[in-house]
Amino acid sequence: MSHEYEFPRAALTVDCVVFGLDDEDLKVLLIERDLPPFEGRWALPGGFVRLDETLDDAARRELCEETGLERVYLEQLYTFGDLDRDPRERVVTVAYYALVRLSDHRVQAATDARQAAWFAIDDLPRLAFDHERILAMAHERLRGKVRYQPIGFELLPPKFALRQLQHLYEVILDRPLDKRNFRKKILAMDILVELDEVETDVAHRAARLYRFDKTKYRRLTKQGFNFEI
Amino acid sequence: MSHEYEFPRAALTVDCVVFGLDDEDLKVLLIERDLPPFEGRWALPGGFVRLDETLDDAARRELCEETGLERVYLEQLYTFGDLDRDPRERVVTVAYYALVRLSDHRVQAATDARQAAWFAIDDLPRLAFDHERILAMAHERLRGKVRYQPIGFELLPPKFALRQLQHLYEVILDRPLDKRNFRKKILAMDILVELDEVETDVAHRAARLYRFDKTKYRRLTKQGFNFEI
DNA sequence: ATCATTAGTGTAGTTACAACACGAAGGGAG
DNA sequence: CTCCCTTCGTGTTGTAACTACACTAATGAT
Repeated sequence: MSHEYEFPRAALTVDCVVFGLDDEDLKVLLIERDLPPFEGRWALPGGFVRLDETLDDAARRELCEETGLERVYLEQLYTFGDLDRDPRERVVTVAYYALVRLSDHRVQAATDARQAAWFAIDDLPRLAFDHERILAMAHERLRGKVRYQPIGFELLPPKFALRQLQHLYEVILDRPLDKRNFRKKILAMDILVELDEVETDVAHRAARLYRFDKTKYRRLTKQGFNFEI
Repeated sequence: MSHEYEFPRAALTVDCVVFGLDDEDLKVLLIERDLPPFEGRWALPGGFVRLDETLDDAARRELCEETGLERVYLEQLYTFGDLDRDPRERVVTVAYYALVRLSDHRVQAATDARQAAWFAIDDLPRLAFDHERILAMAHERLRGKVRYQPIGFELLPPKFALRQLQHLYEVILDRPLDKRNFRKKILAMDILVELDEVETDVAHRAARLYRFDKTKYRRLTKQGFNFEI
């Protein structure tokens, strides 16, 4: 079945920059393309938007199809519409970025992808299309956003030690933070709940675990509270 | 001539939220639609993206065609792709916001528009499509952005008094600012040049005029300087 | 028992911020 | 010319927030 229009139309796609965090680095999820163009190259997961789904839905669907990830934090980033982004024809892509807990999710390649894999953000392969530009913008946005909104929790397990949280900020902001000042500040925000649990399986003194309290956070947000780190 | 595709495609448009500032209010430029759907309703200027122009180019072209505005500050806002935005068919729109000096630009209606007019931001008519939502997001973005980036100068004439600048911040942030503190802060940023001129045609003591120094601003930006108000 | 590693805590100096009032300049009205 | 009205332009002080910084306690590994 074919579809006719009076004027030519651009193809519309979504692409996702998926960030994850492990004990060392900030990582990004890429897929190896199994189809031309750029067959064999690494690229951001993504694909065509269908007419019966919103842009957000399309992003979630493609992410699930190509990497198996579901229920992640997802936010629109920017729309890229340069004329020569895709060698085949005019393609406009709505880019998203996602934050996932690496521990939670097992990643698997699927549709249109030979494999999916995590790459450290400062050790990336060459990417297909203009995906390097998209990824750079996503990284910048994450750095900017994490400073005044506590979205970083999306990258941590539900229960975490303050050291892990500090490490997250240090990795994303790419600068060291003072332990005592960091603790003071983050605890003063009153968005963490101290749990009656400590870390296990660590070869040293175990740290107290905390969880992020979304309810408190939302209440404070409404009061115009400032979460700057 | 008609165009055929294997899969159905959404139509792609751009819409612009144009902000202007006069002596009282923050204003928005709207056009009265001359065609269905929503004929006779006020709407954001915008239209279809052609295949031989980037999204930014499309936004500038539509803005010029429908309102006569050229060479304005323009920045992508967000892309809206809900299923029922347009009663005719699936239309995805890339929204932009623009800042213009009201004094500089004479506005005139043109293509597809009966007329173009400025509306105070808190005295708006009902709008076509989901344009109220787009406008609300643009307003929020402007408020957020003006606090840490000196984009507000785009709304002022090239030479301005500090009172005008303060008034701009007060209107956008919707709260009064202390005159002395404001002056101290903005002058300490070292992005303004004091001119050897004063206001004319005012019925009271004339204020010293300043201009924004883009070069200084860019130099400081590279040094990671903070422009928070 | 000792060692290695990380947890957890307080203070003092410095800087940034908010609050606040008045004399001087200049145009307009009489 | 004088008076009046409006806006310009300027400093200080108390308070809150930020930075820099070092040691003891806990725990697992050897």
